[in-house]
Amino acid sequence: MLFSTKAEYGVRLMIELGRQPGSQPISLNTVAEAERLPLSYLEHLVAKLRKAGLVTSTRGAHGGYRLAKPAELITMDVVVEALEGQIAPMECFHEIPEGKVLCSHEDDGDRACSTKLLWTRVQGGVTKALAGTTLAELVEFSRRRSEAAIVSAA
Amino acid sequence: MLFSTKAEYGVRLMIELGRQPGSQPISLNTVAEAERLPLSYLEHLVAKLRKAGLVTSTRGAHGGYRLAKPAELITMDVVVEALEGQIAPMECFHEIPEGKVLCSHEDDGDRACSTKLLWTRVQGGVTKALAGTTLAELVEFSRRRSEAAIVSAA
DNA sequence: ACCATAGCCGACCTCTTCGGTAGGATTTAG
DNA sequence: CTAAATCCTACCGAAGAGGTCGGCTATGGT
Repeated sequence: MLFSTKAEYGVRLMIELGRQPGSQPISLNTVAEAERLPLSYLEHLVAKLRKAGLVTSTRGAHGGYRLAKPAELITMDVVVEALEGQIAPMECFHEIPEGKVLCSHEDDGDRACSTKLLWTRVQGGVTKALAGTTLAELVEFSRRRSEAAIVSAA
Repeated sequence: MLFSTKAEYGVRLMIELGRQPGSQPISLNTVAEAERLPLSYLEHLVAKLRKAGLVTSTRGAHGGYRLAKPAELITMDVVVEALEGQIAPMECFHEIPEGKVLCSHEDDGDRACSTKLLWTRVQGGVTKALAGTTLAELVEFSRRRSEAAIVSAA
């Protein structure tokens, strides 16, 4: 598996926040019940999202979470990276600001990192897919699915 | 990390086999020394490659491994899948023959798998990158790198 | 015949991560 | 004051990663 359930649950959480129209915060408990996920585990995940500046929280009664900015401006590479840590196909693969990659055993001699070409392509494929998807798209997608479910039930 | 060192080491092993011009088998020990990898660990990896029909082995003295078919016909999705197991972005994501994907909690009600759109795109990006790269390309790439190293040392 | 060289196979071991639980402290609305 | 919520730290069992080890089997060279 490329990603763990951290990404899955975390993205579901973000979508749930995005579905909410108003600007009043919604509690984790609500999300946990809607998605049937363990509350105390979600707490850990939402903490990462908060530290990454993707959600804001209000404490106390009637508190909860909401998106820190409109869903159209949230791309999924940022979300997944906040949840899973840096996205690289391989341990030795570090990202440097300017879109370049560095392999940590670059200097191991002549035949080191003949795999670099491959991992660079994979990295590109993943980040392109993630960065090319906004939270708004997923919210929209989920709305269509739930409408379809209602129609088919009628 | 998307992949473990199993993929890294295994691909390096395949490249090393691809670099060999003749059709005589080369021993794992040779590969292990060339790539500075633990021999006994490589044994486990090469077993997976053999079971996947990517390499053939000859036992006994002067035995070893060689590619089961020309490097041009070996695409990296098959190699990586042999080493890492099925490639899916998420636990609940199973591949079915006809290029379709199935999410295992498809039937969990209306808001299940709103993430499907995202993981489908990621899956597509990865497999496209892997399937679009042949072993021959990587062998060629590694040859150019070692030539460059020789030149710069001169 | 008998080594040395190789592939083959299964058991084991340590360390980290995953997925989750538990308990408590703090903040805030009513 | 209290219920509802976020926040924080610690812990825990299971699984996988990344090996190691010992022993078996097959084969070529002498």
